[in-house]
Amino acid sequence: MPDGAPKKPSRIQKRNRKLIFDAALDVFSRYGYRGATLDQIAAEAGLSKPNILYYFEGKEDIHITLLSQLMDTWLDPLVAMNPEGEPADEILAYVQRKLDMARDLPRESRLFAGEILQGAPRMRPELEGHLKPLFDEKCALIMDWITQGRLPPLDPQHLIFSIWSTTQHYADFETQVGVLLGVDADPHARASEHLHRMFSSILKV
Amino acid sequence: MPDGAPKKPSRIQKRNRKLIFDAALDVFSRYGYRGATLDQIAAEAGLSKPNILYYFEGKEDIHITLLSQLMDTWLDPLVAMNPEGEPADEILAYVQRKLDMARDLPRESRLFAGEILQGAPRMRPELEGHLKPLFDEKCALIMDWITQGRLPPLDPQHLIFSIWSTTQHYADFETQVGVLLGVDADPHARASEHLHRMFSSILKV
DNA sequence: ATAAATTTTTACCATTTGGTAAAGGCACGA
DNA sequence: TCGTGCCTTTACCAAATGGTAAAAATTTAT
Repeated sequence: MPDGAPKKPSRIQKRNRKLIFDAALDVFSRYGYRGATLDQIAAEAGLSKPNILYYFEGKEDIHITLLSQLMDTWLDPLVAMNPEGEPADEILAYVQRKLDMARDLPRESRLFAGEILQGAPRMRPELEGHLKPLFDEKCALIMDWITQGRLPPLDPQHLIFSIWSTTQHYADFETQVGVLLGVDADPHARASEHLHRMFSSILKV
Repeated sequence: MPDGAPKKPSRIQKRNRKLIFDAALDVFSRYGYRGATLDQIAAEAGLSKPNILYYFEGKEDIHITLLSQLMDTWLDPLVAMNPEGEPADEILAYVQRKLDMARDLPRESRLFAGEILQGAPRMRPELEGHLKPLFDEKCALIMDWITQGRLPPLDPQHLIFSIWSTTQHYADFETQVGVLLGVDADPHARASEHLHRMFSSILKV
């Protein structure tokens, strides 16, 4: 049998790896890489610690694998920005998708935020390899739209940064938003309105 | 002598507490609360670990005290928003001050970001007590300006969130910005331009 | 100068934590 | 049903880490 043969995972393996991923997402996003413990992850997953280590090589392996797995999902909304569509509509739709994502996947958002905040010690290759090419591609697309006169002159790179930061803010800084608006209030609708208004206004000539 | 008498600190105490704060800011902002160790802080400060614990009750004490100390500096730019000024100018000047702050005090920005990201387990009282009243006051001010017809109708709360998120992004996600723009490139000038254009456009009727 | 107070060091300790060895339990194909 | 390989548990361990006791050194006030 060839060396790199991955051997299809058994049903138990699939189930347990999923349990571990779920638990790890929970714990890592709440306490950060260093703040999370294997015991916590094991407890959350309903498995013993040595059993966790039967499925992964160690704490770092779980973290890196988790980040890689989620990367695609995370970038989906940007991938979906359609070169064939109407520029302003495409960008506004992207804003909305990102905002929805912050609401629906706050743990993922905080997981990435924590990793970047500390200098991406485990995710930098992923950033270079996956994020950067996509970013460059979409910046070029926006630049094209500008050149064609279909968007006002603006800075594609910093526009994207603004979209990321404003939308992810609602996940990453949820605690602060909660304190300032009241924990009960669901900010999503008003945030959506505000961001739509704001990004509409720079996208119009 | 009365119980709470604070006894003016000696010159050695002042020097060493400052050394410790500087070191702690460095280490906490880089590795997060849990990821930072007293040994690291001690090494960075050039003191021994037990000596650190002579000046502070423990790790948590350093962290909390540090956060409280920096809170005022952190809120200064918002405090400086002047009710007597021209609304749009005041808000745009606030954006600029926040952006400058992200450039000049990135460690402070990341320190706060890390704390909020993990649910503000040690800073919540500070948020309720200091941030919230100021936030409410400035939201009311912006609301007044809108009522007076000096600003277009917009959501003061989410406007402020957008200002915070877009500016702090350059400190908190510096690593990502570095990967995407190139580590050499100083994004400050273009960020300033972009944000000025963006916030100008929603502040005009 | 000298006693009192403050500051610093040395030598520890208990707990937590990531990780391992190896035996035991279990499922599944022959 | 029996044995082979996959899965799980038990019992550990070494290093890291927050913290302490108490002696030694240094500064300060008289």
